[in-house]
Amino acid sequence: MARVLITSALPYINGIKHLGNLVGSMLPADVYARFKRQQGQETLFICATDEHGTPAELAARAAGQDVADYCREQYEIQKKAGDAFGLSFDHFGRSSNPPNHRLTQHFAHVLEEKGLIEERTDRQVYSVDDERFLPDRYVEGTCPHCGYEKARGDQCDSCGRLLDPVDLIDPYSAISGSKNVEMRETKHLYLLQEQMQDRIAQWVASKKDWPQLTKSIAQKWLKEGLRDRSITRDLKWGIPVAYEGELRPGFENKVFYVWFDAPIEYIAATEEWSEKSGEDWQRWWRTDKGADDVKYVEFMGKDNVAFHTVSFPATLLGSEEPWKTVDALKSLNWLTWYGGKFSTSQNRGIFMDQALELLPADYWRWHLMANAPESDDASFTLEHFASVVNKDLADVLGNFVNRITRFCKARFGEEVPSEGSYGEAEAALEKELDAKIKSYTHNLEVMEFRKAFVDLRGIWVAGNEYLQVAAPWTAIKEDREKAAASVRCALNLIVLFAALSRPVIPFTADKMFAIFGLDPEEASRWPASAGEALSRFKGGESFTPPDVLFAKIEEDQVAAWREQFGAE
RNA sequence: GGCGGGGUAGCUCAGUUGGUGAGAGCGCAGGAUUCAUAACCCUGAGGUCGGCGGUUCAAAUCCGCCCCCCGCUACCA
Repeated sequence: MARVLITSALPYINGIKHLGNLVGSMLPADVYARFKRQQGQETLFICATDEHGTPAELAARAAGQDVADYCREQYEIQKKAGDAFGLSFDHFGRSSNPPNHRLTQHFAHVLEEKGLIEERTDRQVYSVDDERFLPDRYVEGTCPHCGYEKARGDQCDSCGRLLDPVDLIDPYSAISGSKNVEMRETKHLYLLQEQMQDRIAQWVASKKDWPQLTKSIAQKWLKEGLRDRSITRDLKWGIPVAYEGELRPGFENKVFYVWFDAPIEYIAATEEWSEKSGEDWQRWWRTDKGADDVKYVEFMGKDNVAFHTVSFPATLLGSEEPWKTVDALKSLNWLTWYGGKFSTSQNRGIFMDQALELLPADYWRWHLMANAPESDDASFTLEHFASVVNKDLADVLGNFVNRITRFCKARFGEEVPSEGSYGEAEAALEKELDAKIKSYTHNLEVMEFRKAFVDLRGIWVAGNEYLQVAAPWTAIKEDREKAAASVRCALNLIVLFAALSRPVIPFTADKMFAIFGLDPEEASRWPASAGEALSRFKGGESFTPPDVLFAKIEEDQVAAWREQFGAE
């Protein structure tokens, strides 16, 4: 079976991520990685922080910190939050680590050897007081079209027109407010993507099974024609323009553009992983070193698609070296907070660390994945969240586990009953489960997460329906053996549910295995058939009824959170 | 402005190679049940499928025009 390489878009270093960022790439990638591992497929799941660029420098300055220190702290915060959410990265790296420096410089060098890089001189806004060049977004001024006084250099938020910084009347630095700005010449390296148009177009055309959203974004860029792109910036924090330690003359105060080095970190993070684990990273990334056998799946938000379908492939293909390129690609839309944007500065929305202070990770994981923004932007509301958690997790799944373990304990003791044998009801259940598991597995395989979790919920419901039909609490009055068989069947269902649910609610799944003292790694192997799963326990196995798996969310909690997190 | 995505029950969403009475979950109403977290299970009510026009025996689905929401537009990442 092919090996699977999974990457999640790299979260930017600047601050803890919100629920929208989480469900936009890291969480669906985790669910898929867990699913693949449970299927027994050799899986490598890689992520990292994306640490370079202007926002990191400015945030560090605002915090009164050295950039490197700031990034180190932020990295630890993000890593901790990811761990707490159960994100099962094989490695969570940093784009500022040495392997990415080496590799980025390697790519720039090879691309230049292939004649795909040249120096060009740009004119750009320079802020004398800030002592830095300003990206278009960091220049503000009066819009020449509508007179709005806080138009940005790239676009006017008032009239929506696209602008060039030189168009602005009375421009000033958005960083300091200083009007002491001027145009200055600056030299940069350009990646000659125009020359690669055909190669990229051909490569994109060969990707038959990309989702519609992905394909249309890639094709749009190609249709407009690829443009040569500057891959360096006038910044201090980043990967210096140097090859084998030699700074490039004229580029002493420049670094590579964050979007050039960030995707390279997918590879470099794998190298970091190999340093840690002693494994060979090249067999995952070099088709001449075994990576032909790899299926590479990328997860990202829709804003990232062009960079992953065009820019990063241009780097890889342009090198003419045998690098592995993406096979399947899952892009998600945005999760909004009550229809608007999540915002740190305006205290709108819930961030990863805050979420876990309110409730355990699985509550969030389930709701986010079952309502993932796949076809369109989706709105997160606390009311919807509470309703989904209470109904799906507490009433359907949690209650199922609770009712049957308590019933068994009361009537048969803390041991799986061995009497009786399965009959018609169990045969019907098995048949129904086989069909549902097949559909669920397929939907996970093709990464249709909303559909997959409709299936999973349906599987849980089938458990409750079965109990309703089997009604051991009635049967036991006249036919103890029949009651025993159905209790045994229901207890087996708990283990089956745990295995199937583990990709999305891993913490709870492991609690469910723990009821029976099962080893999660063994017990969570993807079930071959419902029949096999239902015959795991023959009787005599001891168990411990668990505490309630999911507490319900109360209305007054929702009200308090609305207040706290700026719901509208 | 250009491009892309979306507009289907009160809410969140499925549903297009055009075709049996337009679906699910939540919410709501009724019923059944008592093992269970006032939970589970069954039944039901509820929709001019954004608007107008067209093609067709037949349109949520195809075509045209229009309205609304979101995103991207290559120096934010």
